[in-house]
Amino acid sequence: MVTIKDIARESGYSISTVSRVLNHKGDVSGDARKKIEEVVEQFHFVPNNNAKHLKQNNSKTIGVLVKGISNMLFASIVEEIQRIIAKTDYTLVVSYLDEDEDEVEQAIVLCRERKPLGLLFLGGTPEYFKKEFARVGIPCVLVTNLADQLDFDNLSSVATDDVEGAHCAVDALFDAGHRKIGILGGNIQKSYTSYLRFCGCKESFFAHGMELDVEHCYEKIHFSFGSGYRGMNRLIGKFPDLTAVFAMSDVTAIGAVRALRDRGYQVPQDVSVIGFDGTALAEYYNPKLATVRQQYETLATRSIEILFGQIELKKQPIHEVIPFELVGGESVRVIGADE
Amino acid sequence: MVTIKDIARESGYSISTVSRVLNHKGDVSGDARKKIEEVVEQFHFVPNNNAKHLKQNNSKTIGVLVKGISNMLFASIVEEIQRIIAKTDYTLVVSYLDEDEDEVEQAIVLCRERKPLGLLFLGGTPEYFKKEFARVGIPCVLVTNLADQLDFDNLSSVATDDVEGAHCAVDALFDAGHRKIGILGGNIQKSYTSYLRFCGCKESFFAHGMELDVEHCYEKIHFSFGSGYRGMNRLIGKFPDLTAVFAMSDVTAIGAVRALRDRGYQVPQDVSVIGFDGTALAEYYNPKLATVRQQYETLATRSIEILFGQIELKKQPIHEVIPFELVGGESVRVIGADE
DNA sequence: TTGTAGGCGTTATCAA
DNA sequence: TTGATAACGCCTACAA
Repeated sequence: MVTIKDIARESGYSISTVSRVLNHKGDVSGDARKKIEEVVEQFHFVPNNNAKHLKQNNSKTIGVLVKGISNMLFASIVEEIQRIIAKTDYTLVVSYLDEDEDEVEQAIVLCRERKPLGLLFLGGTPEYFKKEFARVGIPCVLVTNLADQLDFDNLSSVATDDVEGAHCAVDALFDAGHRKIGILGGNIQKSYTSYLRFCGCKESFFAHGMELDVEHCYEKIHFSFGSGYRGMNRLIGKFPDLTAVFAMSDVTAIGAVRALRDRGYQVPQDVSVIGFDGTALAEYYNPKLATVRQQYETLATRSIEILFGQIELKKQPIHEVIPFELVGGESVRVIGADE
Repeated sequence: MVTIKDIARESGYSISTVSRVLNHKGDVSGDARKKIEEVVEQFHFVPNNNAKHLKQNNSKTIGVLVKGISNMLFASIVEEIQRIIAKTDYTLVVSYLDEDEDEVEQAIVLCRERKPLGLLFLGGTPEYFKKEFARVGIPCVLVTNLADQLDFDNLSSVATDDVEGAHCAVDALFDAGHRKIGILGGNIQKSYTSYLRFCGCKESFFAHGMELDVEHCYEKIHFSFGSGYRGMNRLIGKFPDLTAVFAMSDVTAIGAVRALRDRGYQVPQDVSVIGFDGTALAEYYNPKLATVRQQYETLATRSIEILFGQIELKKQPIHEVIPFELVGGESVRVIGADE
């Protein structure tokens, strides 16, 4: 393996000079730079980041911890973040973890190893934050979940109002004349997001003079096509006369639509479906999926603005709610409006 | 930051002893182990991987380089690989890179830093391999692209037969009675996969006594919903009387279907569409998308088997073709079969 | 402008 | 069963 030492020996200069040209530091003569770059090229030298990061203590780095590798909303946000950071002199390091892994633990590891100036959490479990977040000493923003009841002086948050969003989605079903509404959502004990959206559902039911009977109306699913499909089958099994379904994510909704069609129901003629997230999927699906669109561009932009506010201007943490948009789509039928 | 030194001081033992219990090496007294584990717990000590990897030269690690973060087929393969590796005592390190980045360069960095015993490439550009792959000294498998014309003695490959798959897809359209067939595919100069699938198309046209007129029938797209949508619009603009389309990926196909519907065409009544890959998307779409299904489970299983064959049994590289399946779906109309 | 030398946190070799 | 100590490859005062 070729190291900086080899380059030094081969080029006739010292290790420090080589290091200087590698890191584009000043104070190097043109001759030295040229010669060293030649040798680097010739020997295909690639610096060892382990050694580099072990030594370096201030890297202009922002870390992003993404929970759930196949979450299309997060993918869109990450892309957006990448685009923004590319214009600055910061470096982005993105680290993906599974749904059930501890993001705070990962954050601590990331901090040890890369010494980032700030951290962005895409998705997160309040429980994990309560447990260990105090040990993360740098500015952080929790994106997609509100952290206002988590009282840390280095943690901001930017999120869509899940309660209001779900409320609005279910309202849309009520407004279209539906009364027998089923819900497909996550485990409200474990997924805080699911819990909030569930609360929104309850509110909407209540506002329409109804009570949400969990046993009857709610079916627990994971956020995937297959789980939406199976969940919908279970739901219609126990609630056969439902006329509308709110699914807590677009993928789930699409799984549900497929299940309905496979059972001979038309969407939206027989059963209406509304989703959540507003990813490209919803727009390209057939029928176009009604959904609650999270503004991923704004989520991305604001998280970074807030993070930089904390890092560079030493601002206090903010907890910001980003408006959602109800997207009509073609998957909800207005009862009584058939001509 | 708490380091192994702090643990040593705090526990009253030496650095080496601490290191031993951290790495579960033998030759440590129960007392020492217990005391040290206590202190580690109390101080929330987390080892620094930079230091660890800098020092260590043999890690039972397999590296996976995934090209294209939002490629659903690759996501499925990675999941499968993860499942398989979890059962062994190897560790997996997955590294995602953009479509246009140099995977071989990344591989070299990965090798320096993690010293993996083997590498899996999900997707790859032959050009990059020709340029620098000689410098990667460990067993590798290129998954999803055949590397039989790349003559390296440490590079195997496992792939679906892209030529045959595309041939088959277009055959399916011809067999259904279509003659005016458009194609949505990648840049055949840059994407080798697209090139191969393009060749398959040409073969099928030829076998049916026709010539593929690129100017007229082929439209260049990226593999995304939006690009499929726009590509379809361009294609129908210059080829308005087409009756069928082969899209080189499922996402492209779905974008195309949406474009067709937005222009008032029914799928499959007016225009038939067939995709490629056979991801969950195709199965849940409306209409169910006809597609060429790549057996991602087999691709995953065989790549690992072959990699382990090279690593542990010092076997010679293999270039293996995995059969595909033509999936009927509901998006292709048989001309003349309307009752 | 360039070079010397010390140290980042860890593992591993060798004595004790 | 333990403990010094020398690396690993790189960066960076500090000296020259």
